[in-house]
Amino acid sequence: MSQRSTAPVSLPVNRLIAGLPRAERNGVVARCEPVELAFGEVLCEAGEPYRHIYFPTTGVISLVKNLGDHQFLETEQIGNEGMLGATLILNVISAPQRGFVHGAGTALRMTAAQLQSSLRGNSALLGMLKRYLYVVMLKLSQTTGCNRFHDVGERLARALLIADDRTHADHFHLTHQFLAEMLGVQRGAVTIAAGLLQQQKIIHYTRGEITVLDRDALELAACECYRVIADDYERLLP
Amino acid sequence: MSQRSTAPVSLPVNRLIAGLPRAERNGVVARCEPVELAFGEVLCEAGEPYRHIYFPTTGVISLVKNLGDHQFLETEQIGNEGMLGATLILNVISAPQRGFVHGAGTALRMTAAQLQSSLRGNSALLGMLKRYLYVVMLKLSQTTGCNRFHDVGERLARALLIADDRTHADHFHLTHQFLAEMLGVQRGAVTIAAGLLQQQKIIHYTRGEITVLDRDALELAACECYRVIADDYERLLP
DNA sequence: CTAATTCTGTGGGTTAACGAACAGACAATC
DNA sequence: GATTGTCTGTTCGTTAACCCACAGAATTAG
Repeated sequence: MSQRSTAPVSLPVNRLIAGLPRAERNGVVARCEPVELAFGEVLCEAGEPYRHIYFPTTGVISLVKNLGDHQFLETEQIGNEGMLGATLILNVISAPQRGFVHGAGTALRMTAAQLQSSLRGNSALLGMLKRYLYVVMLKLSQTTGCNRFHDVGERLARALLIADDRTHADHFHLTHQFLAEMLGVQRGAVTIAAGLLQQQKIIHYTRGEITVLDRDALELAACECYRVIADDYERLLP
Repeated sequence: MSQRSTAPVSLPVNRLIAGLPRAERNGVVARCEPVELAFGEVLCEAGEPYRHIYFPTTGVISLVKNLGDHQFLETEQIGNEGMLGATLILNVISAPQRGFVHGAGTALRMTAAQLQSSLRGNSALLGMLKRYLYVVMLKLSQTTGCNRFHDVGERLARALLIADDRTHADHFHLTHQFLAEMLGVQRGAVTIAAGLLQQQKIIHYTRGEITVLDRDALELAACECYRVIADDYERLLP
């Protein structure tokens, strides 16, 4: 069984920032503005310049790719382990995808210009963002294969694990409909897959309120992609 | 109808290098060593440091992701529009995936250390590689959705267009088996999809020798992902 | 020339997921 | 308390692709 639910609750900090040396960390935090993220709020639009970049502390941001014909697919989920706007270090000012708040909470934010000035003379921050961007790339290519080869059940379990990680709680709000859109499958398929997980007492849910009962079993039900990506992250951003 | 087959053959140069200002370009080329790429040669292995980085001129390199259980999936194809090893600008010395030669030809190569020294004082090169890396990320997230939503026929057509671009010839060698592995589908599915394209006189093939007869029709048969990615490239790396 | 190998065509049975619809259960609102 | 909206369970026909297997054709090797 996982220890997480009994361990002390981690402080609402962003791990990328927390990993910086104290002096540089203070410099970054000083430039940031704490904000509330409201569910559904759109933080960036595909192809448009970032208004702000965000370091979530308790909120969760979803990046979704528009594939025409009203089809959307979540390509990335950003919690306190990451940031929105890392591609700015590639000198590209526009966002690659739409990003919206999918779990309400808090974040630190700054403008693109403030990030640029934070990066000057802060090589630790730049190094951190470079490694983070590399992890994002690894994640994208893993997901490419995951979407191709793994079935709805495995991918649902993986999505729930990620949600669990991001929200730092074994309980969160996600309807079948919402999960279906994240995974790019139809709602009925999620109902069936989630029903199986519930039968096995791995999760419990009613009307969007999902509780993870047995995290280890959930990891077994998920495809290996979850572990691969989690390991990549730990390896490159310890 | 496409003009490409009647237009003058483009010189065997790498477009990333060709896009640099003359002085910086000469500096980069001076550090490079021209090499032949032999079919099947493995140029980098997932997780291991790059021995060299490559700027293909006429050769084509394939990046494949291992998804366990002997399942592989091509995540990227690199021709003279790109390079192998761009992630080095993120200070990560190991390659994210296996890379092997999939179309024999020529390339310019240098060691990782030589690239680092080329980058010092060559801001045009760094800027170019940053934009290239951004395009690669866009491509990965597009492919994520493509693998999820588009059928074998569309994805086959897209793969053929890419092969056509990369080889700069309307004729190249790819067996059904090989295409199946690239697309992550079974061989029979490729035979059926390719047979349809041949019936429509869009392509012609015998025993792996594929000729594109009607490139415009091939674009119509492909999913929009081909065009989206081609446009991203042109927009960011003109 | 013969044998072996590679490439392609094709078959049939199986499965996961689609698309679309409907009904019941619960929640919110007034 | 009645109405409306949301969430979930379930159905049924359809489809794309799977898995596996075999056969013919073309090419290469002995």
